[in-house]
Formats: sequence, structure tokens, C-alpha cells
Amino acid sequence: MPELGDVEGFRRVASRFHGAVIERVDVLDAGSLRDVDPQHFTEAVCGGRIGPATRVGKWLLLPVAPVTVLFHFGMTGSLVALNDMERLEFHDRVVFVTDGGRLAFRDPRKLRGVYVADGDAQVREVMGVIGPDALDVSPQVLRDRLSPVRSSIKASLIDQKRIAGIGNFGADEILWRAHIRPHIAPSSLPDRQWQQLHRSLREVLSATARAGHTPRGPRWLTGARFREDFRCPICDASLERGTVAARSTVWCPICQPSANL
DNA sequence: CGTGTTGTTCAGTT
DNA sequence: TAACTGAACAACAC
Repeated sequence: MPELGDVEGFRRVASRFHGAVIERVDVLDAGSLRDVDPQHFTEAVCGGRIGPATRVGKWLLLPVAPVTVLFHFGMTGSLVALNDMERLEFHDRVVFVTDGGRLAFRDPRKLRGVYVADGDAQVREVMGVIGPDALDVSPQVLRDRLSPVRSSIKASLIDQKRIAGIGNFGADEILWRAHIRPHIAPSSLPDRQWQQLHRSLREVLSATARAGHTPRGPRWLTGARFREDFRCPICDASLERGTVAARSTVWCPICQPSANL
């Protein structure tokens, strides 16, 4: 699930803990703690006060001075606030017990996890090489960063080192709204399609960030993706499914023409 | 028991 | 070299 919008939702969950003090950390799965052992992690954050949560691409950063806790949610991770009544769930991996409630990193598949960094340099090191957040890129930056890709426009959109935050569903959604077929080479896009791509990107990402997840309503391709009839919400044509950039990909054969005329 | 999966990394190939 | 592809990771649903 976690793409930019989902992580933005998790950021809002975390922001409710701004100012809370971490009293204890329950590490239920040491493997979800990346590159740090439970003792070291616990010592680093216990007694610390939680600062304002921020998001960069698909990363969530939680300052606990003097360190920063980083979360990456892989495909199945989430961040949940638990009230005093609620019991832990089986897939809760790391639980922060604070004076303002409990915050749990939940992740059935354990593909990513929780990291800790000391200082900005280490934060950047943990996140690796990633491009600017997708919600911050101008039309010009978008074009400059994606156009060198020689495979497909979809591959360029989900490449985190070009721009950060777009995932598989988001890329399909953006390309569908821009009427661009995912297989098309960036080099073949005319000016007006780059403009349309940027508009669609803003539309999709701002809506997903506002919602805190990728909507699956009647006007969303992501909705149609899971609907029984599998039809385009714009033109009602039967959608097509295939593999692009090694990911499962859905597009409309009518709304997203295979060539630019 | 296969097949598929919203993310990333790495080994291997072009 | 750089770009690209596909398997692997872990766990679960179907």
C-alpha cells in the first residue's frame, strides 16, 4: 500500500505524538529494526521527546532529539496509534509507549522497517540516493529528471532516485489521467504531454496526500483496478493489464493511445 | 500447491 | 559504464 499518500497519512498519525515522551519501546520483532540492535535503539530513543514528523518520498522521519527515527513501510507496513483499550495485533513489530499513548509500526511482510540516524548526514545515508519529493517538483524539473530514461515513462515515474514518492498504483493513476500509455518512451512525449503529466501528477498526489491513501472511488483507476467489471471510469472500455517496468500495470486502450499522433 | 502482491535491492545482462 | 531486467526478500490470500 504505502506510496506517497499513504505515508502522508502515517505522518499525520505520528504528528499526534508531537511533544510526547517515549517511556519504553517494545521490540516484538528485532528483524524489523534495521541496522541497529534492540538495546542500542531503545537506549537512543527512550526518555526522548517526539518532534514534528516529516515525509520525504516514501520515508517518514520522526525526530527524537538528538536522533531521528526513520520508517519505511515496504508494501504492507503501516503506523497506527493505539488507545489504552486496544490490544496489539499479531503483526505489530515495534511499539513506542509514550506518555501520550502508543504508536505501533505494523508490518505483516517485514520487507522494510524502522531505522535510526544520528544527524542529517546519517539520515541521508539511511534514505540513500533519492530525488526530490514528487509533490515538490516543477514541470521543468519533472521533465529534466524523467526524460533521460530510455525504457518507459512508467519506469521513470516509479524510479525513486529521479523523483521520490510515486509507487505502482500512483504511476498508473497519473498516466491514465494524462492519457499517456505506460509503455511509451519519455523521449517521445511532446511538450503538451509533459505539461499534462505534471498536472495529473499534482492532481493525483495532492488528492492521495489529502486522503492519506490512494482513493478507490468510482472516478479512480485504482478503484477500477479492484472492481469486478474492470472498466475505464472515463470511457467504459475494458481495461488492459500487463507488465511494465516489472510491475503489474493497468491502462485504458482507448484513453491512453499507444502512439502520439 | 501454485500464483500474485501497492517496494527495494542486487546480480546479471545489454 | 550506465541502463535495464528479473529474481529475491517474507508473508499471506486466493
